[in-house]
Amino acid sequence: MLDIQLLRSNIDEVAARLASRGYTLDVEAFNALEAERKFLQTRMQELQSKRNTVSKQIGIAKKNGEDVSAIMAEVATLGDELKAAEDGFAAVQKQLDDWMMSIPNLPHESVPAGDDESGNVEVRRWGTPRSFDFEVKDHVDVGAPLGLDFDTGAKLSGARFTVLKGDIARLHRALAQFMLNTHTGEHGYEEHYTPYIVNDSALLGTGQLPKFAEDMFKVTRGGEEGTVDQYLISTSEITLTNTVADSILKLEELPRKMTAHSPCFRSEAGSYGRDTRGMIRQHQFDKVEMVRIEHPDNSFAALDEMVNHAENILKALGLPYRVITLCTGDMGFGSHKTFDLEVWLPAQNTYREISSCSNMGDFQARRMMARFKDADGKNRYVHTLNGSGLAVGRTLVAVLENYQNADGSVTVPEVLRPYMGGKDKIGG
RNA sequence: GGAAGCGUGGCCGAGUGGUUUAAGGCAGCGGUCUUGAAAACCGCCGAAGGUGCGAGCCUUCCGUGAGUUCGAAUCUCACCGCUUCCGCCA
Repeated sequence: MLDIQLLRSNIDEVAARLASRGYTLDVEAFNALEAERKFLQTRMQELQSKRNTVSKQIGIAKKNGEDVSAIMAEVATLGDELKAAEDGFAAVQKQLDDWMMSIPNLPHESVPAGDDESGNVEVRRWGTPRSFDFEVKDHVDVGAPLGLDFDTGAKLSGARFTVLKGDIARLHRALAQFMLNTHTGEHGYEEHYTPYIVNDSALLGTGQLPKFAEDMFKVTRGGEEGTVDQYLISTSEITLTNTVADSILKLEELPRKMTAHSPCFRSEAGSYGRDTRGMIRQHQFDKVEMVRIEHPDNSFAALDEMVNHAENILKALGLPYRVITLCTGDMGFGSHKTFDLEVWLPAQNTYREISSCSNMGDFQARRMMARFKDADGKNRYVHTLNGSGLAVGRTLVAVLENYQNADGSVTVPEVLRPYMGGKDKIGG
């Protein structure tokens, strides 16, 4: 959520910066609604003040044994008036709140301008794509004989669900274990295990709601809707970041660095035709997530550091990749600045997204009331960051494709061998 | 699933319709004292919002939401959460 003070004082500048990411802010309508809010709030508060004063007088008079019928008659209609004023204000305030919750974050000034992914800027590359002296297969063909089973996944749950068996299931687990161990052991993140079902309030906090409900899986208990809406998490960014919701951290509690391995559930509404083959785009996939709660002065340094942490995983696995800066038009709803990591997939002869690392600034903190007490004793919003480190399913895809051999086997990257019972290859 | 109890500031805890502007304590911050520290004493010490150049003034918040009342932490209803006992269960 943006700072409403900023909209009151600098709305034209805000509108211009939002336009750069493709969001049109109706300045006139906002100003009109805000003026109405101001009028209604002032009137309501005057009436509340009057009620308080008069009620206090009645209390004193009664205590002194005086006759209060005159005062009582005077305020006979005050209750109804006040109720109407409060209802009127609440309705306008809700409109304003709903609007504020649906406005995306402002891009940082260093974010390149652009309408879509063609405006993204490559920052650096690492590794050299391997040259093959045989015909390269994609991960579907490499994986099928090794236990990558799309048919059974579809039988159980429909399209975009996959069953892993045998060594390939173990390789998938090995990847997650390696990532988690690296982030906890070498990068200083605290391991978390968190719920996979969350209340709508958590999703409002991180920004999946109210705008993106169609991307989520909603769940019911015993087939009945509860009093609060609940959803499967689409990323553990949701649970990790919301751990600091409604709290005021001490200065020395910053930064807080958290990581978790979790499944992620996404409806993939609006991407029906895309990536239908293979396990690039699934309704359920595993991800090791990094989340950082930072002092505002440190959040960009933290972003660079977190990108490096994600890169370290790819380097350790020997997977070629590149880092790109997302342009204004390609960034996510709540992002202030985002770097994507794209891994080399030889069968597609291109780089594909495997991690996304974002500095959300105070956007999520304001929505979830996550603050810290600064050196002057003032409460300020923290900055929140999140990044994949990495998407496990896509990392498995990358390993299968990049490490495939002519005989149909797949070499196990060295760092994973301890997790594979010492095996140096699977299949073949 | 059955039964009972409990939700008050960072923490503990008083408060069962009327100057509550939420007592008191702990923690924290500032000061006095001290060579320094501790102890003691004095003072400060919740959050959100509105309005104003500003000192300030005003409003809201006692799990959440409705309701009763001139007036609600206090009364009513619903919901959420926690604790204990019984049953069931990985």
